[in-house]
Amino acid sequence: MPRMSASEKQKSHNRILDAAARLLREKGIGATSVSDVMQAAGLTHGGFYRHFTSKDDLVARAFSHAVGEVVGEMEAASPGQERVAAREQYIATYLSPEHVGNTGGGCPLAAMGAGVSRTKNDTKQEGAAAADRVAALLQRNEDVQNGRAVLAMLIGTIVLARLATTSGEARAILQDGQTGVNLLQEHW
Amino acid sequence: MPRMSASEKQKSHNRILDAAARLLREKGIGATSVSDVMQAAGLTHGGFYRHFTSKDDLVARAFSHAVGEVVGEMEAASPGQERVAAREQYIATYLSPEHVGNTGGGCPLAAMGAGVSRTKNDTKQEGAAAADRVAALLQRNEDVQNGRAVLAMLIGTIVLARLATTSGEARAILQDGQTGVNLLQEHW
DNA sequence: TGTACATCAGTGAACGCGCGTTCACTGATGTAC
DNA sequence: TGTACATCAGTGAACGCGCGTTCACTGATGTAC
Repeated sequence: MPRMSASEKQKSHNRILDAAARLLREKGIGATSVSDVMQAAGLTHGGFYRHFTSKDDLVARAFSHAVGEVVGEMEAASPGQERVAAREQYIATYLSPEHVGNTGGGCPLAAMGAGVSRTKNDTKQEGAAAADRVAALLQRNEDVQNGRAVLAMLIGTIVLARLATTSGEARAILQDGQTGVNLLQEHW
Repeated sequence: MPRMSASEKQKSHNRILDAAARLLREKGIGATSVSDVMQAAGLTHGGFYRHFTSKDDLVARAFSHAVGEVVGEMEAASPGQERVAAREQYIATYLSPEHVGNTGGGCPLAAMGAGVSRTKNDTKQEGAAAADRVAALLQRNEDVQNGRAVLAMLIGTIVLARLATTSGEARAILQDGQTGVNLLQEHW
């Protein structure tokens, strides 16, 4: 059956990244094995090292991949009114019960931010870059500081909502987060 | 050498919990082994099961232990002016560069909140209870919702600050968090 | 208070297991002429 | 365009290793009389 063409390899590469981005957020770095990821990508574990030099390498690239996925379409919005609307939409989606339940497809910073901050420097830098990127999208009046404060509010709210044991509690926490974000935008 | 007296066992138990609370926050759940914890407590791994039924059991109890450690002294403050001062002090300490560097001794929710939300229900409930406990301490005018929003802000800010690659960036993020918290307290 | 005995905290070897990583192999792909 | 050959994506067995957990053992502790 081997060998696959270059374009097939690219497809495999993307499937591995998609699977890793989902599993790492869902189960965490330590609980996600290389075999898990390769199986989810429809491959066997042996081929992994044709794509990545190590599991650490995969974690860094899958994290970036997840960030790109999540903010990509919003980043495409042009400046002005459209961007404001996109930002409000992003925040509303972020603070939704669906996001709380969808760990594997949600914000990488909320799901594995603490985990990434424990990794070696090159992976950690990806995390810092991701945070800057999202904060830039959230800022009002070109004020990065406001963007960072809003992002902190969003991340903390999702972390807390995911700890809630009932969906009612989770919804209450999301509501408090939304109130907080509104305040940060109106009174900054 | 064995057997130790009942009071010696209690001391061992506390040393294990202290070590686990520190290591779990510092290295994460997956990267902390039972042997690591026992060694840090000055014991060998074999005795572990005289104290806990499993590693999961340890994680749940060490998490509660860490929460108690961190909020205990503040909770002791009586209502009124003293409590307000204690709260402001708690927030200032929380949003300090020392807290960013001291993962092992810092807020358990910021260090392992996302990790705890992935564990089975009984451990997760400890997390929810911890969040309620801290939120109650942070609230203004008996408003739990405000307390939850402030807590979300604190957690998100520390997660972001720990991703920063320079201490200058970290300090800027902490400052933005402090500004945000002030806003949440003044305009809620 | 002293004696005989059951308990059990802590030790260190051992268990099965899954991890990250390596490797010999296959055969379609890509390339040189 | 056709042929000969090097490349390399993917497979599946194998590697050493550390994990969580179990267990036989030791001997001081706690208890019954």
